[in-house]
Formats: sequence, structure tokens, C-alpha cells
Amino acid sequence: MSILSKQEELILLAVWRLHDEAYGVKIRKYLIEVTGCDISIGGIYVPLDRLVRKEFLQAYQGEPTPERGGMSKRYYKLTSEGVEALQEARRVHETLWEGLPQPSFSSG
Amino acid sequence: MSILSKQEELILLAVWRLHDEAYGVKIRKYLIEVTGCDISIGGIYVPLDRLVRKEFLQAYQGEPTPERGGMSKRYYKLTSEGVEALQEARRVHETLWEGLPQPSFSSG
DNA sequence: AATATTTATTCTACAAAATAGAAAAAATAC
DNA sequence: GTATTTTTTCTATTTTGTAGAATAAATATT
Repeated sequence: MSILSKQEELILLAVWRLHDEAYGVKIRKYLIEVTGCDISIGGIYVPLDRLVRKEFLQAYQGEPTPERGGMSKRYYKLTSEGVEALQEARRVHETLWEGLPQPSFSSG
Repeated sequence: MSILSKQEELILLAVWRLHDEAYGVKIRKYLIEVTGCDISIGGIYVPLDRLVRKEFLQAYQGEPTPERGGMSKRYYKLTSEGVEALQEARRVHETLWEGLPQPSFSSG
């Protein structure tokens, strides 16, 4: 397969979109909103850890915020490898989808 | 997760692209070419079977051809559910990638 | 100051998907 | 009839994804 699994790609995209607000709970909320699918807690943290181990993401501990509650946030940012992986994913998508009309069902 | 796994999505796209030439070996060649990744034989046939079971694809046995060799080809075509799944996948991709510049690495 | 509530991550057993490639099948070529 | 080619089938193993309880750490409430 390609270098990124599906969940990994979604998470890298979310990290990129969320800039300096990219931590577990926010990433999960964002992806549930965009995909319309319920994603379990593990569905975020498990691949996040994997992405750090693979060095597509770098993690750093957040400072306490004025809001109530919670363990200290663990923020993530893309590494250069992470950026390259996303660029590659985009290239593949564009090739696959390019020039295709809305797919339609040809019965027969 | 979403309704399609990564490999399933790639295969549906390949089936759609290949029209009446969508059978295992061709699908594999096409996806290796587009993704630049080596995909094992199982990496095609295992998800193909799953897609038929899930009714995103319909399979039909091919007639013998003038070319030499091979078991009779098993061709695939999208069902209406398969088309819908692809349309949904496209919608999600467009939302995720829309308006994003080429991702770049912000060190810091 | 206890207790409740909220926000957040960690952990881990289980399920689903992907990988790898040998084996089998079926055809033509020599 | 033996070799070669093209194709699918099969299946054990590894990798990924899922589910959600447990834990942690902060503020709010009484």
C-alpha cells in the first residue's frame, strides 16, 4: 500500500488544518464533522501515536490554559516527512480523480 | 471510519476507470502504475471479494479470449451502492483538501 | 474542603483490513 | 505432451482501526 493508511491521512490533514490547535480531542471533533462518521477515541490516539513513531508528526506538551479541566494537551505538528507524505497523497488523489465526471451507475 | 477502506476506494476507482476491462490483473497493474507502490496479488483480490460481498461491485465471468493462458477472467462493475460510496468519498476528499495550498513544513 | 463536573489522554483487548506469495487452473506455444 | 503464460484462489501473518473504560488534571459548586 501507499505510505499512509486512511486514518493516518485524515489525521495529517486535520493537523495541518488545525494549525496550533491540533490536539487529540479537537482533531477528533474536526474529523467527525467532516466525514460524518463517528470516530472512537482510540481511532484518533492510536494512529496519532503511530504517526509520531513514524516521524510524520512531532508532539509537544501544551501549557495549561484558562479553561477548566483536562490533562495537559498534547499538540502535534507536521514534520517535513509528514508534509511530503501529504503531498504524495494529494498527487495520487489528483491522478485518480482527475477528469472523472461524477461517477454514475451503468446498469447492464 | 468511513464506509470504504483505502484499498477499497482505490479499487472502486480503478474499476470505474477501466470500464469493461476491470479484472484483477488489470486493476492491479493500473493501481501499481498510479500509486507507484508495489501491491501484492492479495492486496487486490482480498478487497475485491469484500467489495462484492458488500455489494459495491458485481462480478461476472468473462468469455475466453484469443490470448493465451489464464483462468477465465472475472470482471467487475460498480453497483449503484458502489457509485454512491465513491460519490461520498469524493465529497469528503473535496472538503478535506479544498482551499489548501500545497502543504508546507513550518519548522519551529 | 469535599464533591461534582468537565476536558483530556492513556491503555489495551478485539475486530477488520492489508500483505505476501505459493498453489492451482486454464489456455496456447513449442 | 511439456513448457510457458495469464489469471485466480487461498490462507497465514502483520498492520490498522475500533471501542470504551480507566486515569488524570483542572475548575465549579455547595
